Amino acid sequence: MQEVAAPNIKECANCPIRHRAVCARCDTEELALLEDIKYYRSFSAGQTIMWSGDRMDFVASVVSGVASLTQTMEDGRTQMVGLLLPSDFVGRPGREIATYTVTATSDLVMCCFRRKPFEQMISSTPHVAHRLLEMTLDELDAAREWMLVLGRKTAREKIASLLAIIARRDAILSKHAASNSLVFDLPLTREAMSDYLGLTLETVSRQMSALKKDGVVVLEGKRRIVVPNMDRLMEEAGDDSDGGFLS
Amino acid sequence: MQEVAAPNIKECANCPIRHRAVCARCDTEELALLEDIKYYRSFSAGQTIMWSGDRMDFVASVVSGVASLTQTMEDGRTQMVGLLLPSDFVGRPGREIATYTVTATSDLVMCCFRRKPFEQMISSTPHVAHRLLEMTLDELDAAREWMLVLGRKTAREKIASLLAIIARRDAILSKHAASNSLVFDLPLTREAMSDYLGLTLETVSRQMSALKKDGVVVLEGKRRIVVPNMDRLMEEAGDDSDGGFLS
DNA sequence: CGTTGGGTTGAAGCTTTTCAAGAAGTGTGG
DNA sequence: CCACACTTCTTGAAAAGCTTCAACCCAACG
Repeated sequence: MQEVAAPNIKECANCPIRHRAVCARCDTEELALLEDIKYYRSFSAGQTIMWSGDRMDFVASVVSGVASLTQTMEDGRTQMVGLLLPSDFVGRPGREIATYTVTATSDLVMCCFRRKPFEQMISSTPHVAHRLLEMTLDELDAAREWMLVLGRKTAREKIASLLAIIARRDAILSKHAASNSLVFDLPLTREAMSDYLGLTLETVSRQMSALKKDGVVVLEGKRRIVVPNMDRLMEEAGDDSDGGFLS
Repeated sequence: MQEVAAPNIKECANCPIRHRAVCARCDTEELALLEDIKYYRSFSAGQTIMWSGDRMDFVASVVSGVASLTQTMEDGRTQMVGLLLPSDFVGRPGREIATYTVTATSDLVMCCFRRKPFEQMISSTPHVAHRLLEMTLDELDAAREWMLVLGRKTAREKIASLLAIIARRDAILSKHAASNSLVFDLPLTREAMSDYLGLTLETVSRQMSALKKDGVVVLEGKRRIVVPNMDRLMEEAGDDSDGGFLS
């Protein structure tokens, strides 16, 4: 459980998330300001990046890998409240103390900004503030979508919804767009899935088996998923089929 | 189901939500700009303000009353994804089509801004944009808190959580702060509560009765709630007792 | 004074959880 | 290179919690 060495990225210009992250709208000059206050950190799968209640001296963008935000009750029940993919933003300007526990779900690289100077940039450069507003509104929409999943969907629909979300993101990143079938690796353990879905890990396992038995997905090993028919998966998720799957 | 007459507010200076809403940070000059693009609308309890998928020509602040955002699946299952109280903001700058159905849960007054000019203000006046970012971040926190409720709490804890949230807001607004006991009116029907909590209305009713039987709350009629001991209610909600109840 | 909308309560049924055992894959040291 | 431990995942059986279906209450209102 120790931090692994920083990766070989330095220049914002070459950054894989340059055009989707909080810096997306920055011009050359603003980017130079960000370069001054940024540094990279890497984490290995399973590592906790920050505990709820910790002092937080930075905010950050996910560069590669997957991280999760979780909340835990005293008796140990935990709920994932955010799944952070490349370009997603972590931390809240103006807040010193972390509200959620942040965990690296896979190996992870983050681009961190020292908090104080970043907060100043929020005030002084409208491009950063505006992009952050846009991203926060997107996250709020995602959270609300997830509230429907948590509150009203069956276990089977929940699993299908999660797989659909991950498949969709993967399709966007790797541009398999043309085909109706997809292959991807689950970046989550069964336990992480259960924490996301408000289920037990046994129920997750059972429903995964059921979807496999019914031919909705094919499992190659425990982590690799093949979706032969995306429309079918969307149907199982209870969404109106294809609801803008590549938008 | 028709719109009732607009109320007798005109001046931002006298507005009850002047210091909490999206306009909170505006100076006199900015306020004058807002006055130009604003108009009031009133709705009666139960009225739908906007359907998911409708074209949306305004954004708005709740001035008084309670509204809700809901999502509905094709088969009719519905989940409330937002409870909008006075000063809360409705609508998304940059979005033409409503994502959620907005309903007046009680009689309601809204301060509406024409969307296009409001979007221009977002770009041109940092005070509005900054306040909107802050409010959106708060809403995101609230949504995540609610994800824990939906995903991991029992029916009894869900009810207690909802009552605690409403009690807390009421305490802030009406400044009963000193006392540990509280009285308030539920602004929600049993059905609205069930939509919020991801339960059936029968379960809501049963758990309300159970909390009453156990002395956690006293019901005066169907809507008026007395909470003799706020700490007790927080315990029932499964939160660490009093987690900053008046912050 | 009957109708209507909101609320309560009961009984049966179904989904998900809980508890428990075991299988499959991964890594370590002898 | 195999044995052993360890983690992750799967599956079964029983139990719990919530939903479903149904009946009924009550206050408001035309």
